[in-house]
Order: sequence, then structure tokens, then C-alpha cells
Amino acid sequence: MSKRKILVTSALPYANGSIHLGHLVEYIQTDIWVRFQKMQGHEVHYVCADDTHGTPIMLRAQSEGITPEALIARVQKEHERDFAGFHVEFDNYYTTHSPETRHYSEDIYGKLKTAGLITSRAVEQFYDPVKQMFLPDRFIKGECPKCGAKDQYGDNCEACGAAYAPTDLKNPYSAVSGAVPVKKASEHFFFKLSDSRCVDFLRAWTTSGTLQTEAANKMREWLGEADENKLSDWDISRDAPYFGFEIPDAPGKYFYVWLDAPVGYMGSFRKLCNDKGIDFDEFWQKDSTAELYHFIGKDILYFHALFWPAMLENAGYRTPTNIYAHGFLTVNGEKMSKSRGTFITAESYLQQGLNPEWLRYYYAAKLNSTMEDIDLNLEDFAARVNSDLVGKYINLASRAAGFISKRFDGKLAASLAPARKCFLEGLFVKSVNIARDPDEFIQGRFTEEDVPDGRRTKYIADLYEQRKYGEALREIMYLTDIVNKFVDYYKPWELAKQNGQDGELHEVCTVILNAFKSLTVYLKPVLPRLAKDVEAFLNIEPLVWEDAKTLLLDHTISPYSHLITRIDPKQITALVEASTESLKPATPQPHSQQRHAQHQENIVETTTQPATISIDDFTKIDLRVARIVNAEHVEGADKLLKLTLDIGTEQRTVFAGIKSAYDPEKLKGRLTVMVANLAPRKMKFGLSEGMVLAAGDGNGLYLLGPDEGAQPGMRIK
RNA sequence: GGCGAAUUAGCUCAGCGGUUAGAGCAGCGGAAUCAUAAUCCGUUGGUCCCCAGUUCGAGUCUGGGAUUCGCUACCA
Repeated sequence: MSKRKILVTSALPYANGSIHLGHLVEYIQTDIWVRFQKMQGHEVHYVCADDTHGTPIMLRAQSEGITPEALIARVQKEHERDFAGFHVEFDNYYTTHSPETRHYSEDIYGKLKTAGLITSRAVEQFYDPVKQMFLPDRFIKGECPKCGAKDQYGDNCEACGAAYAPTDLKNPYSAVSGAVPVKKASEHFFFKLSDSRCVDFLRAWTTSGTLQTEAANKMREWLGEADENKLSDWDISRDAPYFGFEIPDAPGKYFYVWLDAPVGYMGSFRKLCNDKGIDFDEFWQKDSTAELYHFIGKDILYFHALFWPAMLENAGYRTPTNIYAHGFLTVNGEKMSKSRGTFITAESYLQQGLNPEWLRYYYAAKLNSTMEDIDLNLEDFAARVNSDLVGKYINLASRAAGFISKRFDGKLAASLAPARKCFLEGLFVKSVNIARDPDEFIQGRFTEEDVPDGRRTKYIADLYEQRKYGEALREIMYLTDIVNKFVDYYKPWELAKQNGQDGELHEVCTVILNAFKSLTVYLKPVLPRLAKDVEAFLNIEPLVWEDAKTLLLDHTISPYSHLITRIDPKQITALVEASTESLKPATPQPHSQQRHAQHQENIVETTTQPATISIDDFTKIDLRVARIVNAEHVEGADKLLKLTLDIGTEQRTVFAGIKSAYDPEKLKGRLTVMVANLAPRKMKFGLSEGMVLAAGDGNGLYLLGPDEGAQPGMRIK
């Protein structure tokens, strides 16, 4: 097998919150994959970093009376401690607030700008006149427009669950100063994701066949049909005051998350390269043959599969080999909840004395290559870990080791009878069909020709490679069951009591411990710490993948001491109790993922610069003079009016979002202009069969009207 | 409202066109006692959400419905 060069990343956690069990799904999934690849002997680099920029960090630092730098340094320490606690082993864990990240942010921005892919536009946002700063959505509070609940955030209501824009809030106020926010426009920079260079590239890239099928479907949805352009440009700047990187040629403007967080992958790797003498360009240059994988949550797929590759492509860098998106974690079938005690932080789990490898094992047993959510069922968690890990796997060592140390001075047998070798080979090397006759197999009698060596190791390796950890562990536990049957069949405890059976006993126990060693190889990516302890117990060098096939003979092992304990259900209860908050949850965790996923509302197009279209394009639009024969309010709609339009030949029903500007009574009888051949759209309140034309800049709204003499149905050209 | 995903034993999940639907846990009966009460054998338990269709044959494909969960929605 040729040696691969692989760079792997996990998503960047935001430096304003603790790592919890939900985060750990991703880091554990990635870490298992990385450890597996390293055991295969490939050159693998696993990098990550804290996502450190943004208004929330700036404000939190202020409220704590420290600098943002001090805050992010402290949080980074906590994060690194938590990851290390769960044996997540990065080759470099860094910060986006680094000279390396700044370098690549500026570099990419500069190249995109040269390519004409950066544009600017005025954007209107809420502004805190006291604090003199623009406010992100979540820093605006007010009364819910639906139910009137007080002190709700700008995106959705915790009382009734309604979703809305911050502009919809009644009596809004700034969560920072309490002042009434005002709307204020300012110039923002945009990455032109809607540019045909991006769109065409993305169409090709997302359908090239490497993405998960679910992800590719989602991409198709986002990109739309070949003749439409559903992508919008992305806001990449924020105004001072802001904690981040100032844009080089634009004083007072800072790079927003899109242009520094993912670039943090590059920054962190650059640092690693500088420290270790690795060739950065070999991994990132346009025609790189090295592999690049991003492990992410499904919530930030849009960003990683559209925005990020488009940016890299147009800045002259390589694009990711693949994006591996996973689902979310639920606990006991429901979203993690502080009041139920299922919002469990990494720190809390470890402080309660739970073994991190229990969780690694359980997650692995549930993980596959899809974006499906996985459920941490706490009862199942204890049962599964106790049964599989302790009862079946570890118990094997415990059953055999005593005889080896007491009867044979800690030394394994020097050789094995052919049937015994056959048994081990069939289990771990050749992959024979055990189910056909398990008893024959255990007794070392099976006949199966043409079973290639290494099929079992390759089979399990392929499952790891494809991130089908659950399937891999099922296979491994199946093998473990067979070994336990083997023990039961040969009954070493009886051999030990019989005279003249020493050789037999020696061999049986040697087989068991060799099986245990091979199982440990297969489990090592999931259970690195336990594997290390096993290596010490067996007195061997660190296990690599190929060791699953080798035999350990005539070798002295260390005395056995127990390697892992069972989960006591009381520990789970204690953990849930310790995590239960009776108080209402304070600030919701603004973790990085949400920050990335935030949509760009509030964009006001003051400078529309439509591309040129041909006269043919224009004539496709059937514009007609229409008389408003009826206009009425729509029950339950906040913004819509229901219009009945006469266009000479027929009448049309159109729903128009003009309630805020017009009284329906005054519209009746008026002439206006409508798009007559717009595809009918089913809306919440009925079918809308066209569109009326109105001018507006986000503040006022002005319906178009033809001059005197025009008749309903006249074509506009 | 739109789009997507899910729905298989008490629980967590496999199986995704082909013999009597599987595993682990839980339950029940037995064996064993080397092992941190860990193991082994046997066994109970399922109209594979519902309805229709395609097929020689359907948890498995198609259409419709129900429920749950995501994403997205008063912009036509």
C-alpha cells in the first residue's frame, strides 16, 4: 500500500462556550479516523483551532474586564484540556487569532478582490447609539411579535417558539446597553458567490461524486436547476468596534467569520508546518495530490461545501477532497436540555469520574457515514459498554492471564498446534465463514479454499476508512463472542486441574491472549488509552494495524491488573444530577456552528447592479396593466394583502407583501402593473397567480401605476 | 406551508428485491465457576407505521396517508 498524505480537520469550536457531549461526537469521530489512518502507516496531520473572533467575544471580555486576548487564551486552555481528557489528539490545536491565519485571510481576500469577486453594498443593521456599535441579531431583545413574551432574542421566541427577524420585535432594546437600537446603514464587503465562476465551479464540484449522497442532494437543492441561480453573495465584513482582523485596504472594517474561521484550518496547519518542517504547499497548492478532509456537523454544510470551496478555488488553492458531515447528538431521544440534565459538558463528565473511553466506544458503536443524528441513551450506554467492553473483550485477558502468570511464569507458549493457528488465522486474518459451523471452527477444523490472507483485516479497515464504525464494532464484537466460545469449549480451568494437561493449557491460554491482542489492534483507534495499557500488559511495542495478523509466542507478559471498570448506573445518575440546572438557562450557547450558520438578513440593496440582459430576456416577462378590483386583509397574515386583479381577459388572485404601506380600501379601482406569466405560487393563505410591481428601499413601498388612459390587459413593453 | 430524513422485538439498532426478518441489552430456563457477578447453551418476544400498486417474489421498489425530527418559509 502506498503511503498517503492526509490533512484532516474538525470544525472550530467557538471561544465563547464549553465543549459538551454534542461537540465530542465530531472530535471523537475524527480522532478515531485519524488514529486509524496513522495505524495504517500513512502521513496524517490533524489540526484544529478555536474560532476566536466576533462581537460576542469582544463583549464578554469587556464584561469580565479583561482583554479579548486574555479571554480566548483562557478558553483555549479549557478546550485543550477537555479534548485531551477524551484522548482527542490533535497534531496542532491553535487559534484563529494568529499571524498565520491573518496572513491567509488577507491573502485569500486579496486574490478574490483581484479576481473581481469582492463587491460592496450598503447594509442596514441595528445599531446601539449608546455603545456606538452595530448589534448582531442575538444582542437585540424585545417582545415577541406573536405572543408578546418579554425579553426574547432577535431570532426566535423561547415562550412560543415562533421564528422571526429582529426587525419584527416589539419594543426592541439592545442587550448590551439597554438603549433603543436604531437602524443604520454601512458599507459591507461581499464575496460574490452568485458569480458564474463560483456557480459553475460548484455545480461541477458538488456532483463529482465524492460527497455523501445526502450532502450532494442538499447541494443540488441549494444550487437549484441549471437555469437558475439560487446562491446569494455573502457578507464578509463587519464594522468597528469588532474583535478580529482589520481588512487591509479598508480601515474600520473587519473580516467577518467567513473569511477567518475556515482559514483557521490553514493557519493551524501552517503553524504545524513551521514547527515540524512540513511542506505546506504540498498540501494546499492548486494541484496538490495530498488529501484534505473536513469533518463537520450537518449544520455548517452549506458553508463548507459551497462558500469555502468556491473561495479556495478562486484564490488559487486546492479544494477539499471530501467533506464528512455527521448528524447531531440527542440524549435519551431528545435534544440536550439543561433542565433535564442532559446538557452535559466534557468537563462535567470527566469530573464525575466517568471514563472517556466509555463514551468513545459508545459513540463509535453508533456512528456511521451518514448525516443521521445519533442518540446517547444513557441506560443503553451503560449496558452496552459493560457488556461489550468489560464482559466480552477485557474479560478475555482476565480469563487467561492468571494461568499464564501462575503456571507458566508469565511466558506464552513457544508454538501452537496447527488447529490452533488455524483458529486464530480464520478469525483475524482470513475471514472464513464461521457461521457455517461455529463448533467445527472453534475446534480448528474448517475447510475453505482460496481464502485470501488479510481479508478480515482489510474488511475491518475498509469499514473504518468509510467511517462505518458501528459496523466495524459489530464485526469485532462478533469475533470476541467466538473467542469466548473458544474459552468455554476448552475450559482452561478444567485443564488446570488435570495432570499432564499443562501443554494443552499453555496453548489454549496463548491462543486467548493472541486473540485478545488482535482484537486490541482493531479497537485501538477507538480505545487508544486502553490499547496502551494492553501493550504494557502484553509487554509489546505500540500496536499497528498489521499486528492483527502476527502471533505472539515464547514471550513474557506482565502480571494482569484490571484494565477497565464497569459503569455503575449510579455514576450516570450523578452525572445527570450534576448537569441539571433548575434555573432557566442563561444565555444560549452561541457555539461556532450556529455562528457560521447564521443567515444574512438585513441586507439592503441600495446599489443594485444587475447584469445586462438581452431584449429577448426582457420580452419573456409578460407585464400587464391590471385593475385592482378588490383588495382585502388576509386573516392571520402580518404582511400580505389579497388582491384581485383584472387584466382584461381574466381575473387573478395575487398576494402582495404591501400591507404595511397600503390600506386595501384605497387600492380598490386603482390601476397598477403586474407580472402575468409568473409561475403560480402556493402560499400559506392560497395560490398567488402573479406579482404586482412596487418600488422600495426597505423603508418606503410604492406601487407602480400607469398614466391616464391605460386599459387593463395592455402589454407593457 | 415547502423540502428532506426517519418509523423493524420492551430498549438501542442491523438488514434495503429472493429461502422460516437479525444482533446486543432487557426477560425466562439451564450449565459453568478461570474471570472485576464477567461466560456458555437453550428460550420468550415482531400484521418490519397504515393503505394501495409494481413483481413469480417487498421491511426492501412506486404512489398516497399518519406520526416524529431536521432545514426552510407571509418573499410571488
